Amino acid sequence: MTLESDPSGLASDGPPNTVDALVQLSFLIHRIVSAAGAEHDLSVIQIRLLGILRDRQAGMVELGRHLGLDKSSMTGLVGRAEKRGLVERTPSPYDGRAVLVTLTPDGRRLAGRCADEIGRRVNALTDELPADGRARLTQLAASLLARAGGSGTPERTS
Amino acid sequence: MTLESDPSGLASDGPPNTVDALVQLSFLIHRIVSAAGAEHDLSVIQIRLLGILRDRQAGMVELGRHLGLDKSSMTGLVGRAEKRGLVERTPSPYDGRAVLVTLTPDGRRLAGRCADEIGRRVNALTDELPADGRARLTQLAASLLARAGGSGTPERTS
DNA sequence: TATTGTTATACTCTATAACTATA
DNA sequence: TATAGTTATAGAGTATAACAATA
Repeated sequence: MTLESDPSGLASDGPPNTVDALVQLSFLIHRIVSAAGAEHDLSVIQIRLLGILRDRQAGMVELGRHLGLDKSSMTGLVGRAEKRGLVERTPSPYDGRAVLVTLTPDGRRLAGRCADEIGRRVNALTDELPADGRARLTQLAASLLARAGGSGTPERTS
Repeated sequence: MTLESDPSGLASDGPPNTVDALVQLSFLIHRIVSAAGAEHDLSVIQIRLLGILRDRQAGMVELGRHLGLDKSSMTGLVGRAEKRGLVERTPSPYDGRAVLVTLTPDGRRLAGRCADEIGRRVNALTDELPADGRARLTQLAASLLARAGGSGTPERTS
């Protein structure tokens, strides 16, 4: 996505239904994340990759599971990040077939800066909500995430 | 995205902050939309294209503005949809340079079925929220959309 | 045999630059 | 000159299938 003006829609008139509101909100947030990443030449999927690696090392298959991608897709994704010096592949000491992907110091710095930028932009969006509205929104979102994700991978964005 | 199990993250422990909750929720909804579209061989961007065209005709530049894409990207996007018989290009009667992109009956049917599928899946996610929580969520999302989008393009998803 | 990872291949999606045709 | 659209080109991101090496 290349972010522009238009966004949302649906906001213009009347009380929207829940589905539209959530889908449009998801597009809006996606644009925000994409634009924040673009400042550092990071795509959304690269942001997510770095975000996962902030808290753990992982092999290619595991990363693919977290991101919902085939292992063959991971090869290119990790390869491009590695070429930029953001991550490293090291042979796993436990499994001769496996590789451990790790954030480099540069990658960690960039992930942090990008997360900060996302935080700034999302906060700018929400900071005019009344405090209780904001808290309620957070709580409702968390409740949907719990319902869907349950077990999920913490994937830091802030 | 190829949807899988993992999703969300962040849901697992503690009271998350607003930024994480919104970003993770946006990823979750994105996965849902993507999975719903995949049932009809539609990508998220194709879903959005059809969604816009349900309510209007538009030229390539205008569509690009709505979707945040360059006009040159639109050529391929619309071309692929046209090849599948989902949209049509007709020369604009008002402007010899311009083209009007229109949904075909097949495209309209598919857009409808896809929107239904999205609705089912998002509703399945939210239907265990208490009624007032659901209403509040909708209202809060709409308020963020209004703040960000203002003018925006209604882009139907349901 | 099953799993980890890569390669080969093909397709979608996207942007930039250069171009045509019309306004 | 400016705008609408396409083409050429390049690159990211994705999947499937086939493969090698290890478990």
